[in-house]
Amino acid sequence: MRSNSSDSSATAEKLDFVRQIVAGDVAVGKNDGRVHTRFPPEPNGYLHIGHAKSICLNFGIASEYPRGLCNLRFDDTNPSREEMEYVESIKEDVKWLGWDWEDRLYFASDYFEQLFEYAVQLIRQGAAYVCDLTAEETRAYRGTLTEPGRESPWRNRSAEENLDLFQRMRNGEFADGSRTLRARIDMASPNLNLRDPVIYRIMRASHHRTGDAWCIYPMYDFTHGLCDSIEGITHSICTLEFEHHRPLYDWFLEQLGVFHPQQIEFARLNLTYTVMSKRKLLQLVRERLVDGWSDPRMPTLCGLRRRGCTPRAIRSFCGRIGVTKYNSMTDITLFEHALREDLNQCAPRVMGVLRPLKLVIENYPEEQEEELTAINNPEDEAMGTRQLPFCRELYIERDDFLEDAPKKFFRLSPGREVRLRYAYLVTCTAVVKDQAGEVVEVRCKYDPESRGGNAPDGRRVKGTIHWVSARHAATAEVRLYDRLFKCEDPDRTEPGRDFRDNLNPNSLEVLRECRLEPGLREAKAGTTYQFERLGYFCLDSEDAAPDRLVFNRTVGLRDSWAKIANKR
RNA sequence: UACCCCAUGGUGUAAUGGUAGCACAACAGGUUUUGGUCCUGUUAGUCUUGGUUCGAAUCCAGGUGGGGUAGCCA
Repeated sequence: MRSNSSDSSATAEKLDFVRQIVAGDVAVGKNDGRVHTRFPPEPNGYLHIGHAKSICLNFGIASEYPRGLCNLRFDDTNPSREEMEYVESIKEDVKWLGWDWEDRLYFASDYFEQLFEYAVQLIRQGAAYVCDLTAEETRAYRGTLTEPGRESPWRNRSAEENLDLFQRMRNGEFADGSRTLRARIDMASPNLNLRDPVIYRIMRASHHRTGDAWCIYPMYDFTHGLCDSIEGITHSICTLEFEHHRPLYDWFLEQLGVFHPQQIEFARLNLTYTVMSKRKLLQLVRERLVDGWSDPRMPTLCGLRRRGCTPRAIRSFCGRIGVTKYNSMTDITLFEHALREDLNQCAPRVMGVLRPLKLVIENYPEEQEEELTAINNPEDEAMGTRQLPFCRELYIERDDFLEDAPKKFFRLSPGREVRLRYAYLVTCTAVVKDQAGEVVEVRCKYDPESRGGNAPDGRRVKGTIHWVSARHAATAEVRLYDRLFKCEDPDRTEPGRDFRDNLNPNSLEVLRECRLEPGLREAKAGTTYQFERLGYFCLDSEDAAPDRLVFNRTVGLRDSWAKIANKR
């Protein structure tokens, strides 16, 4: 197993508890020293950042051992809610994250025949029986959290009768839901999972892979461990809610005497200012509270991708959050940090003006144009330079001009001098206002000796602002995304309200008259750019067209001026 | 009011019987042609009560708090 990057998360010294278990097993030669994990999604929804944690754990651990392997296996035992569309999107997302299952793509449905044989074996051993109770009756017989259950009247059928009935279930002789195959364990167990759990149900639903070949489908608990066993999985890593299922996981493997992988549970990822449950994400999509699964505000991998997040940043994040059994809430700022850290390293720098304010250089000749050299990435000299057109009329950011500026405001203001990045020093000489008193134009004079931005006499100019040539600029729509929810824990609500009441009404701001440096007309999809002094942006993969520039803000730059300004 | 799991600065995580460390966040300063990056510093923690021990975040017992479990879902 290989990651196609070198940033594998685990360091040699500090292993999380899962990696410690794996390392300990390898050290004592358990499983002949093999390390084999799997990522087992159900194809009934889109992957999100929480899945990325699991993916990076499973594929990551495998990648840390010379002969380590990780399978991609779809847990497709419930045809009523699974679809091929999800299979494809999940494969795409895992690949995008940078992991490779090589030739080990599996489906639980690949094993249906073998699973059936295992069930037959259990019946022969007296460890499973066909039960005629209805769903409601089964529930009633199960008991409650505080009271033991009662044994089904069908619990003591002979193996012969059970075998016959189970075969006839498969043959389609019985109605949906009329019978089940159940494990014969202990109706009084304090662990409800052990109260004779259902292992096969009758369900006439067309399966996305097996079609109508089956009308009985195995349940998760029975299927999962046996699939792990068949594939020779050594460490079956899953989330905490399966902890109570482990005794059952072990029970099936012991009853059948097959290879016994070890199930290890860890805490799933929770992030502030978002929700992670499939149900809630689906609700946001269905109720059109977001623009589909790939809405850049969604924590889905397709949403993060569309937003401009890099797989490297996501992997780096997954490497820092740790793996424990503690039910934590990770601060979204840690993700934003990982994102900025990666983007700072790789994002090409460009200039773009989001809220344009015209700036006219009065002493710059009307017809004159020139090209100025700009650095593409100060963090990476190999990325080279580019030429920027410059002329008499420019656009600057509205926020970079203030008529009555406080002392600590280092930008443009009447009488003050600033540097136009990579261009010239300019001094504001006048402003033009409309009838409403709004500043609509700034007038300046420039110092012709300061080409490139350096003062000939060495005078200090504190402020540097970005700009674009009015004559050459490309017009674009820019979508400023913010956190989807307005509070850290959207699920924490007053009675009678739910997470939807905590949606951030300002999570999207659309700016339609942005002006970008001309080179951005050829912006590449899949590249995230840094708009200098503003943040990271990428071309929208769904709404941009050759004649229509649409950019999404991935994340803003840290903004210490905003902090100062907010304090005032 | 059953059973299971968990508890270290604001957040996330190390320390596996021997100096409580790292990252994020926050705050302060330095460098800077991005108020970015980078660098330096500051604030701040072992849930509680007992016990074992020369020594406890770590082991034991009780308490408190949080999470999970009653699908023919996964």
